[in-house]
Amino acid sequence: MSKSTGSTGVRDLPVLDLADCCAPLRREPLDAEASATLAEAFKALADPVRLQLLNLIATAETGEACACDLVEPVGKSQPTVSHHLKVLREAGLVQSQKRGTWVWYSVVPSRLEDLRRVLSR
Amino acid sequence: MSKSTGSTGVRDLPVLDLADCCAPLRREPLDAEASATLAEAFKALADPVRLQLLNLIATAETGEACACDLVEPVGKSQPTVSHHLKVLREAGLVQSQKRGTWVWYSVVPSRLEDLRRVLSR
DNA sequence: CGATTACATCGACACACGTCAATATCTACT
DNA sequence: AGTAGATATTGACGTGTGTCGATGTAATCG
Repeated sequence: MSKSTGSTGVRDLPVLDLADCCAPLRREPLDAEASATLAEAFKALADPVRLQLLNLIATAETGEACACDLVEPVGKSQPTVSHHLKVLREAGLVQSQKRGTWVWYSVVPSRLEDLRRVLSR
Repeated sequence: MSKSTGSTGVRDLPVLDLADCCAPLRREPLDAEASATLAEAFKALADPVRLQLLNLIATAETGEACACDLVEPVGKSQPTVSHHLKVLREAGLVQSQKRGTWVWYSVVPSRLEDLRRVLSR
């Protein structure tokens, strides 16, 4: 089961791959399987609403953002925002933690670094 | 006209944006328009075949690859490969140059750097 | 000129994806 | 318990996208 809810209550990433697929694109050959895995990660970034959400979460002063504060800024319905947050979470780009009534989202920096490394020389 | 064919015969990028939208995601706020532009760029990377093509072109010893050598490795039909190369080109990630019978593709490093910077801290 | 090869474009199809209204689930509070 | 608020899930709908066969276009060669 990927979305573990441990003692901390943090729902985290499926942890599919880390440095597995992620050699720099311009360095080493990329087989079909690795390219599929990588494409999944970039798909999560390939939507304007998700980029806005990621931006809102990442620029939050405390490092995390309440889901309740993410609906209005992006101008989409609550289910749509919830859907996009799920995509970001399953891509390992963000983490979510339920505290009481609210769910707090924070970015997973290592994941962004992985993708950054893929694009490096 | 975006795809200029100048004296060099190089078909290059639509040049939509460069450092326009591209402040680090975790630094500055991202408006709707910028997020749409950025999403377009990531969409080009969000496909396994395109990642393989980009990889094949980038890892070519001379820095450029003939389209004729890209069909067999990815295991797709010639029209499909041609389509994906077009997407990469219109995203500004690769350049193409027709020399005689063949078309040669090369990566546009600055474009990858732009995306890399967006993901930086 | 006619034939051949390389690449792009077109048309069609199946499937994936973004979106929302309605509903379910869970928590807090009275 | 009952109500209210926050979030997730479901179901449906329209649009976008990857794929291929067929065809078009351009360049080379005999």
